[in-house]
Amino acid sequence: MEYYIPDVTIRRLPAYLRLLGELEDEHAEIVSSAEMSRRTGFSSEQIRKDLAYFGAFGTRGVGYRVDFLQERLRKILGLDGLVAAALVGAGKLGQSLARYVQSQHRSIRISHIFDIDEDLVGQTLAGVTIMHTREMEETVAESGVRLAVVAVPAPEAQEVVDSLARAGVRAILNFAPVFLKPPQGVVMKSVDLSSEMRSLVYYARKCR
Amino acid sequence: MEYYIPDVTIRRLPAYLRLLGELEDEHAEIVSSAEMSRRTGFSSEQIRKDLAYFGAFGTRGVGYRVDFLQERLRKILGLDGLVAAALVGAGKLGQSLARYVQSQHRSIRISHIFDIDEDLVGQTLAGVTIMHTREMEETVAESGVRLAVVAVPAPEAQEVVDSLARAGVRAILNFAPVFLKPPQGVVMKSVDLSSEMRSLVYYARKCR
DNA sequence: CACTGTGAATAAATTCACAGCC
DNA sequence: GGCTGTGAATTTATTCACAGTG
Repeated sequence: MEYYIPDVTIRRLPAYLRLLGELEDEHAEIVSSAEMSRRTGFSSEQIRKDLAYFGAFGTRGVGYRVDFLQERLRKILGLDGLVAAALVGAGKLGQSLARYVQSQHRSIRISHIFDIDEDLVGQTLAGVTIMHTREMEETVAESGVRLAVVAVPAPEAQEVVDSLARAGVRAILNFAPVFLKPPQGVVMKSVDLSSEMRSLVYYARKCR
Repeated sequence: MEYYIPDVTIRRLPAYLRLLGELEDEHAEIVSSAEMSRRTGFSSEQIRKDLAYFGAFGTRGVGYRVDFLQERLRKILGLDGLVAAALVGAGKLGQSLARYVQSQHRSIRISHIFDIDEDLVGQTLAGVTIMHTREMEETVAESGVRLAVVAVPAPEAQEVVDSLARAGVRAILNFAPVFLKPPQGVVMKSVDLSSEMRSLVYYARKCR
């Protein structure tokens, strides 16, 4: 058991969890780090090292029990119970995200949706009634939600993020294509398809 | 000018380009690495080092010319002309992606869309007529497209990626939540919202 | 003088290599 | 014998610190 675990390790855990799901479907009971390496593309040493941060989960000479490792990783990530998440922005992207999260994640639930557009307020999206953004800070603070997805236009994003931080949110997945100052104590991950596409153009054009 | 440029550097270039766009809108003519650092969150040394891989673009004691640096970065990334990209998978996600790319990127154009569903073939999406996936390999090879976006169900993704590689595609943005073996000579970047969300749950729950 | 460009120093991440154990 | 867990070695990335220059 370690104190500080590097972010690169945390970001690989969901991949391991996905693999364990596949292995479970195949009724595999035991898996070695070599097999996990073959299937994920990560090196076996890296996988062993990542897992060892949290304890000794495997059996020397044998491997890792699929069900046990799955359970431990779920617990480590906080996916063993039900996690509530707020969604801010119910435009086209927000709507897609709401439906996607609700359908794909057994343990993550969109509990609140906020938008600044009065026409959207009161409508239902993915089983949740859209509220006005002005109610966000108080509502989120009261409900104790710690995770949020931001899908608002770029100019509004910083304000939304700051407000979410004041409401007690600890982690934010941001889709606004803008540079945001992460508030103190908040972990933020931005997803920007434009940037991903653009960096790939570099490789697409490179002659080899 | 360097031979090999690390991927971390390439992936930061689109962020610099975005900032330069903002600066252009503000009619800034010159920008220093310190100012760029303040606005992007990357350290100024890192920015200078990244840019210096490609040559000496700045003026000592002054800074970088916004328009010149923008032009150079566009050129380096390959965004100075028009880049064609193929989209495979015209389901819900594919449709959103097609519209998004066509509307957001001046220099990236979706030139071909493929799907395996006969009902979709012949329909128009974002100004492009959907073709059947069976025509993909030949069509892509003939057209010389080097960049592709894959938005097909997980079980089909590896086959699609391999086929694209044979057709000469060099860079792929993959949305299928599955482990893929990158074919020889192809740079692949996978976007998986589930994994992003799940790793954030870890931080949302952590007490600090 | 202010800011770039860059070697040198440091920190972080990965890989090696093997002891320890089932 | 085979595979985990882990220090040591290596590689990669970042930061420092300053010489060079308009």
